[in-house]
Amino acid sequence: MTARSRPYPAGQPRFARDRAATSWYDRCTTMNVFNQFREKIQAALQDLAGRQGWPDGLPFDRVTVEPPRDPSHGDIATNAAMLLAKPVGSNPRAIAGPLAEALAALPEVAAAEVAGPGFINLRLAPDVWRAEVSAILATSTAYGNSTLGAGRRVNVEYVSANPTGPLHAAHARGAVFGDALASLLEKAGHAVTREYYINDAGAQVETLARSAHLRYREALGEDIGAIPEGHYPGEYLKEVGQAIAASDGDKWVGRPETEWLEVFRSRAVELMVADIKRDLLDMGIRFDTFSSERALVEVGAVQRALDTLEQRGLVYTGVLEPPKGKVPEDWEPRPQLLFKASEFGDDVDRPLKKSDGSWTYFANDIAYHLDKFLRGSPELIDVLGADHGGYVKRMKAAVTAITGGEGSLDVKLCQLVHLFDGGKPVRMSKRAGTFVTLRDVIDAVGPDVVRFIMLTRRNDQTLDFDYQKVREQSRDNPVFYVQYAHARATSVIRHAGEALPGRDLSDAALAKVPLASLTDPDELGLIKVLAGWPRLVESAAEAHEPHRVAFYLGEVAAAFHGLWNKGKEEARLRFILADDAETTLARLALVRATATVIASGLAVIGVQPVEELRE
RNA sequence: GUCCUCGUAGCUCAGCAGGAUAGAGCACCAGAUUCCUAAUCUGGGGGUCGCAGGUUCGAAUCCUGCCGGGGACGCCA
Repeated sequence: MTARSRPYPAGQPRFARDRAATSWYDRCTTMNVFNQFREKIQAALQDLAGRQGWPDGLPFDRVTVEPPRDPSHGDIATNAAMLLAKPVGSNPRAIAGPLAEALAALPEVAAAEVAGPGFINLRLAPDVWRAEVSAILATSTAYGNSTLGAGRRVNVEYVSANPTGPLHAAHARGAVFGDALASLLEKAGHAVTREYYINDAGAQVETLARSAHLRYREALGEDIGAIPEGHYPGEYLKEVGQAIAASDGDKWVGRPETEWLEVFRSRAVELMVADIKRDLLDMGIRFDTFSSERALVEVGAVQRALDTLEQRGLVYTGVLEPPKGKVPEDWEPRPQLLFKASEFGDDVDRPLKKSDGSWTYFANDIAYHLDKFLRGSPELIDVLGADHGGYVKRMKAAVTAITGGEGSLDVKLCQLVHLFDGGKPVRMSKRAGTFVTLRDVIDAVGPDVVRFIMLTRRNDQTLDFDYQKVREQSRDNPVFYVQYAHARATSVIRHAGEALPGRDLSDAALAKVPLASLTDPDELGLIKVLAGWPRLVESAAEAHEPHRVAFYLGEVAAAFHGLWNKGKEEARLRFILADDAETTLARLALVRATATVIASGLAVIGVQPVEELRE
């Protein structure tokens, strides 16, 4: 598990569809098994409505088609009868009966029955499922691609760490989450911009400049002693000091700060950003756009954004109430420039200018979000640390206000990562300079492990990351479990090459193999899990929840390993049967389909599927 | 004090666009195990989905209020 991960290739089909007033289902043109049957059910309902004289305007678009939780209920369940009972003026069972009858007549349907409060459970003909195996092999890792996004542009901003030092372990989560979300949205048919916001305008980068100047003097041989309070102590700044010393010599020694601050700020930021980019690249994360806060301010974007708000009457000068509870010691009532955030759902109005007359971070951020919108993305997503929770309402309010309601913002908050080493917590202190860098983590376990593990929890749950555990080769380690399934599948194909010499075992060939011998419930069960991939892509993309991909891959792996284990007990169920080439080929098609779906899912997460797992 | 977020099995966590008897792994208990790739496998017990209301044919899921953990709360970013 060492190879570089790569982002999912772009190039999904893009459709310009009107999304207004259409349901989730109807925005989606992709024909996975469930969407196909939804159309068939709707057609049957139209037909039934005509024959039974139902009223017009029935909510057929609210009909859902989904796999039942309990597999013994069948393959597909629909709520149509329960949903229509009221508007039709009948009871669910009276509707369900004829509908089930109509559906049972379809060649793809093996059985249809009414159950529970009025569900219709469909059991599909095995050939419907078998055809899905061929479809997977024919589409390869593009299987699961959807047109749900209809080519709509989405801007995903993530990481955006301050350029005042190297990325540390905590940044890994937002980095992986954002990147996987971006890939997921691409797979679901969106046009995605991956963006990093460089906070190079505040007081922090001036501290960085001063700290770099100290290191610069140190590099020229001066004894600077202990790093004074108010400076960054990190060793990483020595390189910056040395670089400037090498290029500029001693020209900035003994000069007033006003002369060198600007130079040191931009040089230091430049070097820090280069560092950050390199770390990210080593995790396979690359951005389309790096936006500079300073540049935005310098071209007057902040002023322009606030002018826009002012024209809409959303800016005024006023005095804020002191915050309840913990009041800052130096609090004093003061008139300041405020944005009417409270008109857009925020609790209070928010300041736009600091006491020294410069813009607040929030003011700059308004301009920045407007900039993202004006560059063509009506849908904005910010991936932030959970400590920014208090910032969400005001930023959403600002986006609504500044875009005149045409832009939308979703903020995904990532909770903390707790590092452990063999069960012992790894203590980190920024002040003492003992924080663990992202580089440390990558060097220790590799990018693929970092990426996968970061998605084994919902983004809003804290996550434990144990150096030892994530490298274990056991069932407990989800990275291993999924990778092993893929490696195992590859191994089967390798063995099959020996058992069936001269046979074409390429995916293209396997896609055309007859599959009628796939009859075991566990074989069909595995196919059903695989056939759920397109549906999962769509729901995970819609919810902006890439962790679902990681959990889904665990299910695929479990179903595959289960089948494998069954072959241990019953030799007839092994993938390779020396005396039965046809069954073997059908099973190899299933094995390759499994590997393909795993690879397709890992591509979203940005993890390279491995061919074998030998150490 | 206000806002955000989480609360599901002993533990760690899933739970899909609201669906039927709420799931997985670990741990625990009972069995199997010279196996196509080795990093075991099969079965079993375990739950007032924090509490109380509401919406709905139907709620772990949506809404409101409490309780508990975490986070945030002008001039940090």
